[in-house]
Amino acid sequence: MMIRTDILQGDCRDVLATLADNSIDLIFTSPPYADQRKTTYGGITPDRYVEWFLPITEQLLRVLKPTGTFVLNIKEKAAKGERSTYVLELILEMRKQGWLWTEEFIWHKKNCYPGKWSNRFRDAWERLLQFNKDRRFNMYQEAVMVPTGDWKHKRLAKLSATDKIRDTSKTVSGFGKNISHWLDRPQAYPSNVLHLATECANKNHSAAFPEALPEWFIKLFTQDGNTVLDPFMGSGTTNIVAQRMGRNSIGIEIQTEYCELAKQRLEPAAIKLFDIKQNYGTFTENPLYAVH
Amino acid sequence: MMIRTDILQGDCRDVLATLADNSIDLIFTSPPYADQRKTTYGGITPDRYVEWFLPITEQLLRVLKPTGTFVLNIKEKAAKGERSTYVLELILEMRKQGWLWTEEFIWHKKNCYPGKWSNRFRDAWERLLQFNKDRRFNMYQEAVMVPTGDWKHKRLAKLSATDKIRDTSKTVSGFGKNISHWLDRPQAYPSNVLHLATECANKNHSAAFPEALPEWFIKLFTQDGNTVLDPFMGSGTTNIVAQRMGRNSIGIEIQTEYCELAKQRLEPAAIKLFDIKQNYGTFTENPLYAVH
DNA sequence: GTTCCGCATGAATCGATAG
DNA sequence: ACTATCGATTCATGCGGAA
Repeated sequence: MMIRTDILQGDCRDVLATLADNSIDLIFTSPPYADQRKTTYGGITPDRYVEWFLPITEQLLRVLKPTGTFVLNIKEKAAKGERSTYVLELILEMRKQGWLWTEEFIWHKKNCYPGKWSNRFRDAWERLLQFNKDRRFNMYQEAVMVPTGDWKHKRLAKLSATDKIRDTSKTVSGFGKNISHWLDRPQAYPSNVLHLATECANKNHSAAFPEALPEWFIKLFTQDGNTVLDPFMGSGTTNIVAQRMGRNSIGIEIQTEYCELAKQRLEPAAIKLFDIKQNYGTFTENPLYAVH
Repeated sequence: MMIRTDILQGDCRDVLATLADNSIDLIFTSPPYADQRKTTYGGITPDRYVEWFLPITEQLLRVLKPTGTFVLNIKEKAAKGERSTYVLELILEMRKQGWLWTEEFIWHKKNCYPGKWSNRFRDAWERLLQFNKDRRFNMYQEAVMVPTGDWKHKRLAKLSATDKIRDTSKTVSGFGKNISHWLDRPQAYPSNVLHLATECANKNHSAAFPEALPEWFIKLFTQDGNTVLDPFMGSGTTNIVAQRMGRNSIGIEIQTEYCELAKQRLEPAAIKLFDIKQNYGTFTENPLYAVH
């Protein structure tokens, strides 16, 4: 099967207008948060964030299939002792546009940013807001099943001490590292809490979120040959994962450097794709349990 | 030290009016959720929830000390495929009343009720919204410090295999089970995610939350002799924990049966209090790591 | 081949200082 | 008064090199 991965350079407010109606199965994106990443993006202030974002969500509503899903990764910052309210306001305004606010998943960050302040602790979670166009949307729940805690306790004795120490319950949507450990396991459905580590600067690029995050939602909301869109592509993590999983994808990014980086990261993956598909069928079927 | 625990029967909209201004150090409560517990407060529908709740938060703002904190445990239900938005609207409206929305903690429920629906997974988390009257409020962060992950990796080899399997990082505010494992440990500040088990129905009353939940916030936001208020007392979990920890408390409950139940639960606890204080000093100093 | 240790690095936040 | 910049504080992760 031929997989398309289109990297479109430009402001997503313009580029989205060129996409066809009802053509996308999943939108997964992490827009620049208010007052954050000022060096790479303009740095939208919290009080103007909703006004800036709503024209974009209007386009997203147009290009999404009625059976499709929009997953928005976002977290409001704290300033002067208070959390900003723009995410709350955004949800309310998007509903006025016609979006259904289906669910709020929590990304519980294992390794959140350190810090200590007199009035608050470290922020260890982000929102993954699920929006839909229609109450009837595609959801492939079996694709994200996880090993049960019961199985874990029985089999874990066979693993190395390091594996044991690092292990946590998978029924709360944590993800194991080695596929060999999770074969033929009894499975359970996960919950709406994802317990993942952020990807630090261990590689030569730093992504805003770990690959496991788009991976989980791509498995849950799309099938082979479907199309995934990320209107704030960044270094292309969503598209790379989509390509590996046999999904078409579109990535929109305003910065040319990030577009180049994404293309570099995509090409070797495209070559690997066929090897993986031929030799390790389970990899694409259950990529969360494979070592990347 | 003499600890007062006042159980006040009545509608909190009336009873709160009898409390003095600026007299409460911590308000911790879990109000009836919209469309839940229909018998108690007449079954508040989601669309009228904010309007019903705002007069109560106005009273709470009045009785809270300027240095005090209000922690609201709440989670919106899903109906007709969507999450209700009344919690979001409530936050926005409370800010208009003068509340500061300081933080949103997440209670990640370890063993929530299993379930699966065609369009969503188990809801494994609830909100713990922190509101304050003033940017400068009392917070005793050292009282809730937890073992570091580093300590875990270095020392865990000495523990039994079962202990290893059960262990997870405590700095993301999970709670250990056996205090003996955590003596002389290096400590770190927790995060804003609380990873607690829901309390099983092994007692003859069903509480909305486990004791560890009010316990953590009472430790964090109050000191000995301070006063804790729960305007939706239910079976009195908040007051029982407050009493055990040497805090005065006030519980307001509209149902006489719950008031009676709370009184029954409180009396034996009052007797035990002195035993505990005399014999197990570490219990009150660090009750989260004790088996209840 | 393992295991262990060192080390850099994050969607952070506050208060103080400077323009 | 209001915004912009800076230093101080803090810790899980995973890579690479050493034992």
